[in-house]
Amino acid sequence: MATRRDHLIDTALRLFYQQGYHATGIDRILAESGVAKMTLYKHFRSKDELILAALQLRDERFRNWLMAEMEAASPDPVERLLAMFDALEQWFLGRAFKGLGFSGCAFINAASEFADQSHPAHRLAAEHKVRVVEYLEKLCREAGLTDPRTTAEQLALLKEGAIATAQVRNMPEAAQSAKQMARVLLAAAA
Amino acid sequence: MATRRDHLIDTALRLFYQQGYHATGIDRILAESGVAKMTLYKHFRSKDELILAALQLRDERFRNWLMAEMEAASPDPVERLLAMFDALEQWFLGRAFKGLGFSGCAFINAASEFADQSHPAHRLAAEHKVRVVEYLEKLCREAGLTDPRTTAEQLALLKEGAIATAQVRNMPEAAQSAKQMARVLLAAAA
DNA sequence: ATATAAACAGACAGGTCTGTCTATTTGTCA
DNA sequence: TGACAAATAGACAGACCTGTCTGTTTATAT
Repeated sequence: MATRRDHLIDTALRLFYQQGYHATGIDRILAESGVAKMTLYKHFRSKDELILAALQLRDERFRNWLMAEMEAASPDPVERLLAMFDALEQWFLGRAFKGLGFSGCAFINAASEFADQSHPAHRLAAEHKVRVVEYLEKLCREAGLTDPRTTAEQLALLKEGAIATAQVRNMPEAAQSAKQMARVLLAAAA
Repeated sequence: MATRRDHLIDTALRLFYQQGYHATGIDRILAESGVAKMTLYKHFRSKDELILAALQLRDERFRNWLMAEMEAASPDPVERLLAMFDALEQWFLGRAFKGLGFSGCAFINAASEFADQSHPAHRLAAEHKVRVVEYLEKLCREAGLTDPRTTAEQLALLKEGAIATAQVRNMPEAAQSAKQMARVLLAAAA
């Protein structure tokens, strides 16, 4: 086990993701992690700071996972872009993050619970999405597309649509639907 | 003014939408609506029932608004489908629902806060999304598309992606980005 | 072994939450 | 005017919330 602090963030991330940020109480996190309350408040000033730490961990883990999946699929940038949707499908089916299941996107959820655009959690969510689209843009540029920025934004929008559809309607097949659309768009953008 | 009950639901919908379901307390709804607590519990068994009533109202208002916008745009079914994204843009800019602003999709938000698929609020959210896609499918069929079901699902996915992008990243222009993608897909589906 | 830091359990304060109750006022209709 | 229904204010219970505090135990490191 890593440090007490890491264990706390890990448990918090799991519960916040599965149950929501407001719906998850500090006491529950402490009970499930086996950490004392004073230890929490030694490492974090408040519950909000713990939420931010959990989101930062999620950003790191999610992007590392996604990039690894895409890069393992093929050396070709276009194939890598399309592989994103296969990775999403695995995620939707609960096969991506051990012990987490699929409860939508932690960042869409955060932006929804912390609606104010200037709330730190909402800003973290926006930053996460920007980082993902920047990675997609890099691949679009490697693929020699004429407008990598626009195509990356399109693919990112497809990703968000697939996530929301999979979560609300319980439709993991949204990933392949989005992949099919991505194929058409990539063909048109070549 | 309509009945006390309607006024209560209307205020609840506004606060739930702007601040979230868990984050909004009963007392706040009562204070802003000027209704007594016992009146609430005469009409609804619990806060959860009030949430469901608010979501039902939202479903009705949102679909009526969307269909009216699309049908006012043109008599042509394909044009109507494309007009959905112009309507979304107005919504994202806060010009659609008087006094509400834009805080994402009330149903995506609900599905996120009530993650359990069997929770009544989550089910209502899924039903809302299905009703929208059924309307899109009707238009796709009127347009004589070869696979109206698939195209309707694709357009619905674009809609969800635009909503999530507009909310998390504060990017109302996601609507036009999605419209451009819809054009390509509709051309390929003719 | 001993000093120092970290984590522990658990009580506590002060606030908020939902939901219930009583007693009073308002509104409506005949 | 008088009767009946609806809505009112406000107190209350019981649970939960975040965050603080005290005193004790456990690790670590020299």
